[in-house]
Amino acid sequence: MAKEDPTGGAALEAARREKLRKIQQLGLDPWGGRFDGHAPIGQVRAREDEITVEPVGECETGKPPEQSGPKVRVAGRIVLQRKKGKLIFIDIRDWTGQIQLFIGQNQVGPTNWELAQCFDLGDIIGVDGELKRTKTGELTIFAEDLHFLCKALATPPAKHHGLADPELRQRMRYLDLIHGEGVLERFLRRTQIVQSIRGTLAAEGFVEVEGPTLHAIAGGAAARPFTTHHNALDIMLYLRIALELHLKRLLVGGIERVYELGRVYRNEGISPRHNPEFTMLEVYQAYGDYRTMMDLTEKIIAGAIRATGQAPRLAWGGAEIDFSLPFARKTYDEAFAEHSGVDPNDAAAVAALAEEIGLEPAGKHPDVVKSEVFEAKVEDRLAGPVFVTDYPASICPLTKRKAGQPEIAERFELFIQGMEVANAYTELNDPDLQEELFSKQLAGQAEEDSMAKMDRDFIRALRHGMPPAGGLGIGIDRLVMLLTGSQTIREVILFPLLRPEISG
RNA sequence: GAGGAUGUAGCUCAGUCGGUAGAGCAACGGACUUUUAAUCCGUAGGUCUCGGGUUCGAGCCCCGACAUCCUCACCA
Repeated sequence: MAKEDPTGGAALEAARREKLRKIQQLGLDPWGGRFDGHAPIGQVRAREDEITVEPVGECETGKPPEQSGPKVRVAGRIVLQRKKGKLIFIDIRDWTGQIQLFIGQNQVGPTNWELAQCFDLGDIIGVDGELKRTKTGELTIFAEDLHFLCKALATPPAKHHGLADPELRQRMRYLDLIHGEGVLERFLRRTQIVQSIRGTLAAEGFVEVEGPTLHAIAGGAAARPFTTHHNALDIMLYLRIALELHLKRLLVGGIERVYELGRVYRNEGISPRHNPEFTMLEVYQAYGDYRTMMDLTEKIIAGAIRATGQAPRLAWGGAEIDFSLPFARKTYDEAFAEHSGVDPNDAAAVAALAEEIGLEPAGKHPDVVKSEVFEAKVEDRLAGPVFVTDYPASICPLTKRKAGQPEIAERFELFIQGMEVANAYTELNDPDLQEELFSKQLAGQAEEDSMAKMDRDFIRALRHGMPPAGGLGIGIDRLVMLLTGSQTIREVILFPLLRPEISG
């Protein structure tokens, strides 16, 4: 509804639309088009040493020394504008950097000068000019020709503050990327990390596959799934909560080194460390075991740190994490004793501690109680990086038991800053034992916490023989958090889940 | 799901004791050909998140709703 007097944002937009009209009157397209031959601003800045200063005489007062520099062409978004009479200084930015433009009325000619009057913050322009320095030494493109590439109708956020409201930053991530300090760099670094992981795995001979995201049975982890429906088949389906069971089918099928790096979905709470959809890496290696996976985990993480050009000691939220190899290793019982102060094999003492910290141990399997105490008392204190090994077998239904110690599972979890970053098993390949474990839910365990979901097809696959194997899962978002100094998962996910905006 | 905090101009934020809504940036008009968050003069811009209530009078107090953030729970 238009008001009689344009007010607020409407007035700002009206001013921009008026300039858009003027651009059209100049015979130019305010929405631009193909623009060839421009160089990334970062590369242009690197040509600074090509500028030559004429050594002729003293410079006259007020006049810069005669220089000549390379002719360059760039394109970018206007982020700052300083008008000074018949002269305009503009800072434009692309995804490699930012540079100043010098636009003088006498230097660019009447049409370009008219065009420059129509520039607003946020517009995208192209420039031809000569790379030189101003009197104050600022590297600057002295414009000779201007090209209009896109009008911004909406006003960008305050030029030096960017967006402060975390909701707006996530909802309008495009603005956050333009104006947020280090935001674009952080997401590009995420890409570097993911590329590095793929490179490490390729170098080790693994192949990447794409499993189904729609599952008839949501298996492979203990989590509540999202449900959906297929119309033609009229069946209920789940969005996958893990990659595990299909990758293991591929081990049966002879893909001996296989991984998937993709999205999984869990219908659970949202927190600084949880988003309902997140990126998971799962890797399976035939004829390996959990120790093989430990070495691989170290290679993957060390490679990712190298790829981001960082040293192995990283600052994170006031702490320093030392990623130097090898990472520390502790057994589950050692970590338990150290941080809870209770003997992990003394079930009564563990139960007493559970009672003390408000858990309700009565009627629960002792290993469930132990696991709950571990999560409550121990995990947060594992600054790491530390591999915690040898978990109670009863809480690991997809894991092979230790030879001669059936109560211990060949499993490790990698903890860093209290976060579980990786989880690996020597994979269980005994179909009879797997079937038994699928059907057994431990006493006191909530249904959604249990992996007791029978996947008959998976059992059938195991009956055809899955080679002994090591399997590894890495939470990519959390790893990226640690390698980018991000305290919340929302800083490393481009579009985290938000409630839909109420439409007015 | 529970508790706490927040919501004011396009953006960033003030707003005292309940008494006519404020600043900076952005915008508009003017001056300025080497500025660096340019400067200077002037103008305009508001459903104070929404809905009730108390009051002569509410941005402010009370109740409710919505959204976001934090902590906890669930989880990786």
